[in-house]
Amino acid sequence: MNLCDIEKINFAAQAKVMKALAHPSRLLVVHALMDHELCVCELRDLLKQDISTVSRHLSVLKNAGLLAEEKRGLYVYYKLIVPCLANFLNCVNRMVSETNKK
Amino acid sequence: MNLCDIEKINFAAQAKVMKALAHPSRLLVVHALMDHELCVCELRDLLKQDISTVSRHLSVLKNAGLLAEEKRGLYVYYKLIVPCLANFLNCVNRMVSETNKK
DNA sequence: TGTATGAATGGCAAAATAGACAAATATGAT
DNA sequence: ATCATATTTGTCTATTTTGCCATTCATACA
Repeated sequence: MNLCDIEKINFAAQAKVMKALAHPSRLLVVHALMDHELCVCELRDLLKQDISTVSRHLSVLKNAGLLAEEKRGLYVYYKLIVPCLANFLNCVNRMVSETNKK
Repeated sequence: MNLCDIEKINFAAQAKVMKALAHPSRLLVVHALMDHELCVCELRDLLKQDISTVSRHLSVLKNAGLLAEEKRGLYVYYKLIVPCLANFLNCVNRMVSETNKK
């Protein structure tokens, strides 16, 4: 990739995605949603935080284009819509494990 | 991946890595370093920011385990040490491009 | 030794983020 | 219509991050 290409990339938009992933609670959400969709209240139980806080985390992820929501009855279900996330998170995880070993 | 696995993952450490990538200037640095190592002053020219700011960005990336530095003479050269970054950043880039199209 | 250059660090002010509570909204059940 | 539950949003405070300036540190060279 040359500098010309680099300049075309919207780094602010990319940073928004990374920023959405840059929080332990939101990473936990993403991992949990890799298996199957979950509603906000299930995620609240997982995060053990105020539901308003959970809702805000979810809106950050949704706003970054990582999640989709679907309302069914009283519940709002969130699911992951970026499949290539898994590979990278595994890579990061391996990296972190390596670093911690030393 | 089940919940038992999830609990074993060090989300704080992973978040640190993501946080390091969660800034336009640092993303630009990472992209630039995909080709070859660069010294701080070259990166300053690229970012067009105060060298102290650039140095801080680099220390964030280094501290997250993404970069290595090597001092040669007056110059400090930084290089990328996490090859799997490229795949993910391309994925994010495609994602962002898709989103902007709509 | 003194000087010049590259880079890192201390400290500060502005901006962004996180988390909680209260209030508002939406939906389903009685 | 009323009530209960799920979720979102407004608002506030505390914390973190960013970016710059000034200073310090490190290295090369005269």
